[in-house]
Amino acid sequence: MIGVLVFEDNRDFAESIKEMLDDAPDMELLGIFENAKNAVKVIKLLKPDIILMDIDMPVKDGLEGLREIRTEGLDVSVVMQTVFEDNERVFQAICDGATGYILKKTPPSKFLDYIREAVNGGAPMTPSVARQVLKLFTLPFQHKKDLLLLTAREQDVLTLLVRGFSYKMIASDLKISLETVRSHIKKIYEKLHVNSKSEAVAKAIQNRLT
Amino acid sequence: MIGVLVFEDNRDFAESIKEMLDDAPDMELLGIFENAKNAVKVIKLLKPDIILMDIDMPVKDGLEGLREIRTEGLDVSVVMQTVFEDNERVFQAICDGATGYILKKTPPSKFLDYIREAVNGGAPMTPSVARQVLKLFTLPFQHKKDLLLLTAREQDVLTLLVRGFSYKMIASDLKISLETVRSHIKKIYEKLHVNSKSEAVAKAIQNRLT
DNA sequence: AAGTTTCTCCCCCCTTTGTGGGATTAGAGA
DNA sequence: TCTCTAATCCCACAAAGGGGGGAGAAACTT
Repeated sequence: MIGVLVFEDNRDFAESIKEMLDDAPDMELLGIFENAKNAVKVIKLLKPDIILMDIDMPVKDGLEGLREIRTEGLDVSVVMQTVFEDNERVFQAICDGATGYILKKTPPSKFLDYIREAVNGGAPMTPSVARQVLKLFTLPFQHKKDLLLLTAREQDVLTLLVRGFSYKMIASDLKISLETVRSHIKKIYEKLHVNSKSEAVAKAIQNRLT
Repeated sequence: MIGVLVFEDNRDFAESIKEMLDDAPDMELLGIFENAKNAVKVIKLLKPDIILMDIDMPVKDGLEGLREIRTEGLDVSVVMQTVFEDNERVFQAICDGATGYILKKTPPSKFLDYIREAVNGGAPMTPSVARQVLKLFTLPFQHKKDLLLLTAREQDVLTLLVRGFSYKMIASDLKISLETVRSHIKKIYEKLHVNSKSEAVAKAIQNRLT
């Protein structure tokens, strides 16, 4: 039996969730709350297997609720729900450890599947949301060209820079002289269009050059 | 009509894909190849709407194929297929711009849905893969505590450090003296357990402290 | 064979950064 | 009220970094 806890301020929507869960023999609705205010306490009390969390709620919204749940160290599955699929909130929810992210326009037929999926260790997402998520990852290929410009040795050096090595440490690690390190770094700066170690590190990490 | 191009070395699997596509009235199989060797040429010739790309193939595997496709600037949908769901390759595929990522154990009933989803701008993923993807995002919450330790002003300074500002630039940007900047940075280094600008920048970016 | 790139090393000069102390003021909390 | 913290500023010294130049050997292109 899957224990489901719901945070949803819209009465109609809450009602339809309730009906769906009532019709599912393997699910039990543990409660519905209209905002995330006492989410942590309620969760500790009712120990749900999964939480459906609306993002748009008055007083305390779903993102705040999620953040508190994770800050408390609770590792319950939390599937976010919203009518919008704006990048910013998807990103935020995912960074805060959402288990899944589904849009409210999800057809009821798939709704229960998503819940079961989440409970079984999956990460249900509406396809359009999934696409957004992937976009967050995919870097413009143009930037990767920067990396291609670097010679093998330069890449070695950059990698160590990113790890926080000093020139001296790099020299001894690569068994080359300090001056050689300096030469490589000069070239790297030219190619990445930066002029300090921290800029190079920032660019390398942000463009996953390493 | 959806034009589908398949790269798959396993004869049996290729055959079953062929049968599925033949049975689908809205899909047309444009061809099956046993490795990604001439992928770019073939794609330019046949102009498929979607590509099913096996990852594990001899001679030239799917990840290499995908990379070449993106390097060429082709923005066709490419759905990766594999029996394994190991983190490394999922990550690689996504970074290289895969449209979706499905496991071969996907039931045939869902298979066609996934293809249609991809063509319609979605990003089909087997739930377990989706979970992996989310994990790549979710940072250990412990690290976020580092940020909480920083005072508002320290965060200001860190943000500018990440943008590649020098001490002087930070000072003039925040309209405080160079010495104050130095003080803040000392504290930041203490709290982040680092002792150079580039380490601080690396840590800030990697833990999304900004 | 001649040219180009890569990797290696060297010099000088100056700026920036890191670290060790301080000190003062304003505000928050006990 | 007293204490603590955050935020501001100061000094001095040493270490690290950045920019300019040059140069030789090896490998790879043409």
